[in-house]
Amino acid sequence: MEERVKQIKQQLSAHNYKLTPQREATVRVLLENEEDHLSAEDVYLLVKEKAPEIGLATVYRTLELLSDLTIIHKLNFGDGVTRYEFRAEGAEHHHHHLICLNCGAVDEIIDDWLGPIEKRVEKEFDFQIIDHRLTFHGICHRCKDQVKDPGKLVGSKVT
Amino acid sequence: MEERVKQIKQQLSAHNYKLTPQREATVRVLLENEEDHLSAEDVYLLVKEKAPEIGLATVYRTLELLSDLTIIHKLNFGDGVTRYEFRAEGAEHHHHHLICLNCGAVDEIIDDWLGPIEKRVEKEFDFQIIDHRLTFHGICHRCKDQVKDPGKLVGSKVT
DNA sequence: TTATCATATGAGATTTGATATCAATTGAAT
DNA sequence: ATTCAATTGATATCAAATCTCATATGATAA
Ligand SMILES: [Zn+2]
Ligand SMILES: [Zn+2]
Ligand SMILES: [Zn+2]
Ligand SMILES: [Zn+2]
Repeated sequence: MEERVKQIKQQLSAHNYKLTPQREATVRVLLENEEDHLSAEDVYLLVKEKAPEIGLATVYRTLELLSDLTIIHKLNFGDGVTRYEFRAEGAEHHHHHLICLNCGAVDEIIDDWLGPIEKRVEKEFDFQIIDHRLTFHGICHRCKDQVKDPGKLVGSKVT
Repeated sequence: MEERVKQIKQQLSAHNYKLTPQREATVRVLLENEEDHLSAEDVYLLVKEKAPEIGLATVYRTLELLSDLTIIHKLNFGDGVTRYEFRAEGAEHHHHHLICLNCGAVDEIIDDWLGPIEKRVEKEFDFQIIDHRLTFHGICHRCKDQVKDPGKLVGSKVT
């Protein structure tokens, strides 16, 4: 933890940014909830618990800054709010997500399974891939028993 | 064209909805721009050209309705606006998109290349897939010559 | 035709996520 | 201590989307 805060501090100063108390509080919240996919509002509420004087705008600015430096990653699951998570260190691409349409849980596929498909895209479409996004929407293993008609769940969801 | 309007009219009445003039105008705009990925605002402006009296709320309501009936598909490319496109007839899953980070063009991979990966997801994660979203972000073949440092393009983009 | 009634519509208000503005504060470097 | 740019917090603003509600429409029955 202290380790990673220090590392982030270095990444910031390498770009002439300081790790202010507000930024540090925000970073710590992100680290403490690394397994989740928090929205800006989520982060704001959690940061306020330890640093009540912080403003919402500062949280947004900090998230944007960490995003610019590719320390964290902005995600959009189509539910109207941007979410944030740490980038796996050294990971070139983003991992994949499994979103349950019944309970909303977000599980992850850490490995990158798209290698062969990316090769094909670059070749057949002459398209130079920088990043990708792969999300599966469906019923998670925890919900599979209580959902009878999955077809009803798709409807007007944004994908 | 008339063919497809009639077909949609039937799909609507099968669910006790009428193809009102406003809905028909909206459907025709979607059909006439099938190759694009229009936002609600785009649709609104185009519909207004032929039916100036239409209200924005009606366009939103119509798009939502067509979405509910899975006649069209709601898309989210992370740029803050929801986009709409016709669902390929009979297509269970949605096709894939190539989004150019330089010019914003959206190209399509019509075939579904995810079959093997989906099998793996269902097996390894016990996750029942209903739909998926696969988007590649990068440099399209039209832009590849004018972009020198693609790394700079990723930054804080939402994915 | 006229009355009835559920459905659909348009204008505008409201909500919500996110960004911009700007005066005040901080803090590093003289 | 002085300076000066970076940062912050409160608030205004913006845009997308939804909600409200009075009115309009259109099918049906008398
Ligand atoms: Zn679930
Ligand atoms: Zn994730
Ligand atoms: Zn391009
Ligand atoms: Zn498409």
